[in-house]
Amino acid sequence: MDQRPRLADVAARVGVSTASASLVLRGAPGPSAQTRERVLAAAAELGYRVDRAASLLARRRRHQLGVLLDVRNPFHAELVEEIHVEADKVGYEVVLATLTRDRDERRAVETLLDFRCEALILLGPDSPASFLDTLAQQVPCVVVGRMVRDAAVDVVRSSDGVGVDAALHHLIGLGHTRIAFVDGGRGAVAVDRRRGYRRTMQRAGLTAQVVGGDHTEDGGVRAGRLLAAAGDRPTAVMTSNDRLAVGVLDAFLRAGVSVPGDVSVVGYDDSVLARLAHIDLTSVNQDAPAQARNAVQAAVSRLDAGRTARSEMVLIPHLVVRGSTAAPASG
Amino acid sequence: MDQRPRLADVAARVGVSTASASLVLRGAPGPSAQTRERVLAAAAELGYRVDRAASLLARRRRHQLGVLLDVRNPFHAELVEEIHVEADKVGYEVVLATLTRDRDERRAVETLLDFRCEALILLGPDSPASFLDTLAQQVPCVVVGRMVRDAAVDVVRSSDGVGVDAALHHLIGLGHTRIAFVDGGRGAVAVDRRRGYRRTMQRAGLTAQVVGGDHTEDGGVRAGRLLAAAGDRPTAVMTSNDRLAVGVLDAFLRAGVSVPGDVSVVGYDDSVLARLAHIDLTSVNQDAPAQARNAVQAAVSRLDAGRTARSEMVLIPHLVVRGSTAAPASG
DNA sequence: ACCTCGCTTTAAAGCGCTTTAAGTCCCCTG
DNA sequence: CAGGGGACTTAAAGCGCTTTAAAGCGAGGT
Repeated sequence: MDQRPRLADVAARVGVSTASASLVLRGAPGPSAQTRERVLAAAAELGYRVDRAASLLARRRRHQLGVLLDVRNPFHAELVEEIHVEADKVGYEVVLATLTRDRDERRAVETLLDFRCEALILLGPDSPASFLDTLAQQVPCVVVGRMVRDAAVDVVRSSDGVGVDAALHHLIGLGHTRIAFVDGGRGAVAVDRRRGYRRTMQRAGLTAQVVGGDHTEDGGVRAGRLLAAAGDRPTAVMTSNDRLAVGVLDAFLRAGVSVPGDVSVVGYDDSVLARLAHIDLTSVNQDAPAQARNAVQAAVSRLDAGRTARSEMVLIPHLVVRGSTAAPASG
Repeated sequence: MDQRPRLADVAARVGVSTASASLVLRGAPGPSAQTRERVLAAAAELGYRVDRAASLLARRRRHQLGVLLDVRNPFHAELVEEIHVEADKVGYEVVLATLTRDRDERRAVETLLDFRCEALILLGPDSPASFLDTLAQQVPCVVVGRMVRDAAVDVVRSSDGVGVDAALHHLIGLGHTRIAFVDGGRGAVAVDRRRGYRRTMQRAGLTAQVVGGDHTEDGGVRAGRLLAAAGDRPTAVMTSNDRLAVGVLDAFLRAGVSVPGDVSVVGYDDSVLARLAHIDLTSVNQDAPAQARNAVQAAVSRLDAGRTARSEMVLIPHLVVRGSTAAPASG
């Protein structure tokens, strides 16, 4: 297995300098059409590919965006996909770093910094604001999907208040008045959604009923059992996320509570789960593609347009109505 | 935002050469305890971190393993996690490249090659053997989870035949004789499992009954409906993967078929799904950690131990018995 | 014939780090 | 006290590419 060809090999084969070859291969202006053609041909023949490490080193700018994600999170998967696409468009590469059992956020971020990423996009980070703030001193950071106060990071998220509100108004519009909420626990996101639920219910003059939960299927199953057995069962249930909703649906099914016949159920996230035919869950869509695009834009506007002011972008989510909601049984 | 400190800055602050500083920072032998201490202190003060691109370039060896994955696949997530851990142990870094809407396997692999990864680990690649073979000429490749004939790649996978066999013998041991199989479609993996089912059934002197499917929940739901409505319903169902099993369970639940009371169900993969309390599915575990470790070992043994012979490692899966299987109702 | 002016091409200087061969010291032998 | 070692340290040569300043080179102008 001989060494991979170097730029010098391509240049030598054509009989030009490496400078010219480099120019051609990057599509930079300068070289004549003839030179261009011959260099390209030689590169193709040799199967030449530029060495990324060397290229990055020589370039003043790195044109790399670091993305911190949890590879086990399906929502992150969607985001990564769009980030890739968008970064491509604006001429940036993407470097991925995932959390693992013994690589926490700090460590993963360090990997990204070692690659000298010019900016970081952090998907739903759990780190405290203080850490994010310190990090932001070193490199532009964009936090996606989480509210962050008191840190110099840019934020792209969607408004949980609006999302919950839309879902509740859908239910209220169908005629529901006894609408329970299955909670998502202590995380920043869960708190926001619960607060939104309480506010909308109060404004609508309805009584709030919050059932404990934790953003997992099992939490939903527990809440579902509780609700199914309750004396004056609510006619509709809104959950803090889709996984909870799936658990609730499962518990209802086993308890013989029909959905949406006896009870309507609404989820949050419009995840792949919600779209499955046999789940067919009405849910709030956060528009992952838009969040991803905006995150990349935020990073790039700092890097290329010299923006320095902090930016917070709050997207408006929308409700996707499916088969798990209907008007309450009359009487 | 001033430039990040360079090795030269650290060295200058201590008053030693960059050579010494470099040695210290990599823990290489040579520098005295005193030098070591002072360099480390200076590096800490300056918040110095080595530039990966520069380091890679200067090093003869890159010590990087490229991993091709699909970020949407939960099984890949598990593998990536373990690969990271194992690579760490043997002194390799991991570079991730994921498939996205418009980045196919070929393109993702090119990214990895641009990073000059010394070896590639491909998680369940769909590319034809010819492509894998060509690729393997350029760089050591390890394919995980898929059988590959006629390509110079190393393979790490688990034996589907043994897995299916174990699951069926568990059912037969419980007293089942009418055991249906929900198929996974045309992929290499699905074919293997179906074949295993047919063989074991035949050897056991039982009649095979294969229901079409496609490795998705929806496929499982369709198969489940069919089975629930069948005249002489089987007393047990084995599925080609967990997602199918989940669909089957759902359909059974809706049709009033109790599991494991009326029918036992077995899945394949022992995914996170199977472990959920309300699903509690008996399933075949493929030991992802072991596959990951072996994949890394295979790569490293080529790189560091000079192995050149092709290697194929077939792991023995084991059955995890949970609540979805029981003896058939007597009579 | 001499200049100036574009268009191309290129020599050479890095990018930030690793590595190797060549020192430098200092202490110990003989 | 010369010579030999051992323990450290460092100058310098890259790694493979980008980039910049300057050199070439015809063509057109005077």
